[in-house]
Parts: sequence; C-alpha cells; structure tokens
Amino acid sequence: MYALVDGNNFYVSCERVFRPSLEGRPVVVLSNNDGCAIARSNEAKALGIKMGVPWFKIRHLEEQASLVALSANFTLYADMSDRMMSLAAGLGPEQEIYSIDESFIGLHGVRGDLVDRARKIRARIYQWVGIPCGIGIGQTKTLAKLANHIAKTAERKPGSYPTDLAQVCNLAALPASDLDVVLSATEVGEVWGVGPRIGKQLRDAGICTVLDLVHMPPHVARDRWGVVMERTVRELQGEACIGLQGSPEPKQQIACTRSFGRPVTELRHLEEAVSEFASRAAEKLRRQRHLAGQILVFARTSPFREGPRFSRSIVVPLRRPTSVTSDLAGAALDGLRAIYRPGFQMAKAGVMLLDLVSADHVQGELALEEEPAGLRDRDRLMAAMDMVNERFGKRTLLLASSDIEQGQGTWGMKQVRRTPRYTTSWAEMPLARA
DNA sequence: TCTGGGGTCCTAGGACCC
DNA sequence: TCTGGGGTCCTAGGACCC
Repeated sequence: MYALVDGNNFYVSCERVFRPSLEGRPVVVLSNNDGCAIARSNEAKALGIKMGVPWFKIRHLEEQASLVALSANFTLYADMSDRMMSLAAGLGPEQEIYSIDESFIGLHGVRGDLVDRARKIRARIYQWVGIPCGIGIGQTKTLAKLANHIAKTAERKPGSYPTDLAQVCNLAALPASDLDVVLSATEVGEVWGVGPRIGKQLRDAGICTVLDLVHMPPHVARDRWGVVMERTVRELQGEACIGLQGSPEPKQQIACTRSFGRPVTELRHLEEAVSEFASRAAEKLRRQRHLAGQILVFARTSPFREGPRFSRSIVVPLRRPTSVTSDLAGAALDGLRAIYRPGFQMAKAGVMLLDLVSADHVQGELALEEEPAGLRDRDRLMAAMDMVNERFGKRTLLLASSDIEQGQGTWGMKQVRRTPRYTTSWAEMPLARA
C-alpha cells in the first residue's frame, strides 16, 4: 500500500505563506526569464490559465482580473519542500521524494485507519509549514497517484466526486461499485504515464475513462504501446510493478541550460554563459561524487521567432574523466567555438555532462606517460572552491571566463517579480515589526 | 517585444561479432 | 533467381514525468 503526498499548487502556496494577501486571488508563478506560467492558484486555473502558457499571452489578465504574477523563487521553494517532506515522512516507514512537491510513502505495516492518519499528517503540514496538501492512497503507486488527483479535484471542484474523498482519498477502502463510479468519472489522460500522445490514441480506440483502461488486458497494452503501458495497466489493476525508491540514485546525466534574458549575438557573451553553465554543472557533479567522461554543449536561436535559424550541439570527449571545473569549462568552450557561427540571435545555450562514473571507482591508467603534475592538487582546489562558495555564496570564487563582462548582464535571466528568500537569507527574512 | 529547466526509460536500427 | 542465425553494443529519437 502506498500514499502520495502532494502540495497543492506548490509554488503558489509557498508564496502565500509569506504573503497571506495573495489568498483567494488568482496567482501564477513564472518560469525562468518570466517566460511561462509554471504554477497556478485555483483562482488562476478558474480563469482558464493553462500550465506552461507564455506570460505575454495572459498578461492582460493582470488588469482585467487582478492576476498576480511572481518570478520563480526556487531557493524558497526548495527550503519549504524540505520542511514539508520531513513531516510527510511521518505517514509511514518509507519515503521516496519524487519531486519538489511530491513524495510517495510506503505504508507497509502501518496499522489503524489510514485515512484518519493521513488527515492528521495533512493538518500538521498545514499548521507547521503552511502548505495545503492532497493525499492519495492506493495499492500501487499509480493508484496512489490517481487517488491524489481525486483528492485534490474533489476539493477544488465540488460535485466532481463524493465530498468525503476531498483532501484525502483512499481508493483501496472504496467498495467495488463506488470505485467503478469514481474511475468512470476520471479521464484516462489523468493516469500517471498517459501523456497527450498516448491519451489521444486511447481515446481514438474508445478508451476514454480510467475504468475503460482498467479493463484492458495487459497483453493488449503491451502489443500496442509497449512495456511501460503494460506496467501502467497492471498497476491500475492493483498489481504493484513500480517499487519505492528510498535513496535517490545518482544522476546519469547532469544538465545546466538557460534561455537568455535577451538575444545574444557575440561569441564572447556566449562563452561567458557556457563557462558559467559548465561551472554550475561541475558543482552538481562533485556533489554526487562523480566524474564526467564527455560534455555536450549546444546553442540555438529561438524556435518561436522569425529570422535565420541556428541550432547545433557537439559532444566533446574529455581526456580522462574529470570533475574539475576548468577542464569541463575548457572542453565546453572548445566545443562552443567549433559550432559557433556569427550572425545569429542566440536565445539559449547549455551544457550536459555525460558518461558519468563514480569518483570512487575510476578506471586506472596504464603509465604510458607521466601523470600530469598536480592532478590531485586540482581536486583539493575544487573542494576548497566548493567550501568557499557554500559558505560565502554562489560565485564568490569563479572562473575568469565566467565573468568576462563582469556582471554586465548581457545574457542573464529576467526576473522582475522575484520575492525575497524569506527562509534562507538573513538579509531577506521577513520583519514582524520594522 | 514576450514561449522553462531537468530528468528517465524504452525502442528501433545500424555496426559489428562469430 | 539465388544471400544464415544469433547475439551485443551504441545512438538517436520518442514519450513521459514534474
């Protein structure tokens, strides 16, 4: 048995904790560069604002409907997430943190009334952290996900489901006839693993509700859509195929990519950006104690704008696996210079670290040549740099190539509406009294 | 004027092996 | 006209997730 605990409209809820005046108002949180809406309050959803819609298309609602838009404040959300997760963990013996606002809880061995227990955890999270949650319970992770969707929808849209399923929904406790009613009232596209593409194919085949999908024989799902879909169907039928993943696996690739605040035309500005991206990616790499064997770098123009198009990438092999910032940035810059062509308005660039291996299990080398001097010194230098940046803030120590323009902001993000980092910065802590 | 970022898994097809 | 069988590894691309 599994539960899924999921913060409602998570980013918006985080903002509301510190600005209660946003309660009851339509609010959206915008992606980097204030590009599109990535979180919406219920009121914003009621205005018809879709997930991922570009800000310029809904901007008129600022005046017409008192819509409030905020720049994403990921530092704040990550800290609020930690607080929420530690309380959610109290629901059962095992926890898998699935995303910034969701965690699965393994309920094995938990006795007593699960719904009652879940309601108490939910109340505690709301009281101690200020985030409203939905909790779904089911025999499999896919069913817990579905139950969570029903719990949140029952609360947000009265009449869509029985009111006692609001906020906390245990599908496993429902009598079979009631379960069928609920499943037939839920669109197939709401199922975890059914995206836009497969959703359409299912509907074209006459499978429109979750109940329809539950009745599909697994081999049919496999023949037409593959093993992933078969697993989804089996999970819906109550057969657990996806286990809980306690401690997170190390990443197999690490990316750092950004859209620019304005078009970038000059190579040296691109170089500064790519050097910075490589530095950030290298930090993540060292945090998980891995080395990269290759680095990919790309740059492209906007796919949405008229004008000459450019989109190229290149994979640069490293001489030996490394996590040293200057090695990675150097290789990325070599790659960038190889693919760069003048005369384009670049809108985005990035790097990806590939072929990651654990730093503790590095393949030895035949001593065909002398080991370069100072190989270990550079690792110690990186450790020192990470410590300094951890203690005194990002970019306290950085590569010169990441700061060619010395903060002139030739490519940086637009973030006009960012709120303070209330919980992680002394200087931005809210004051009760001035 | 203005359109995010970071991941995972699976499959098909090509290269190559004996 | 006619061209085996069985296998591995790698890569690119598609679909999905939040």
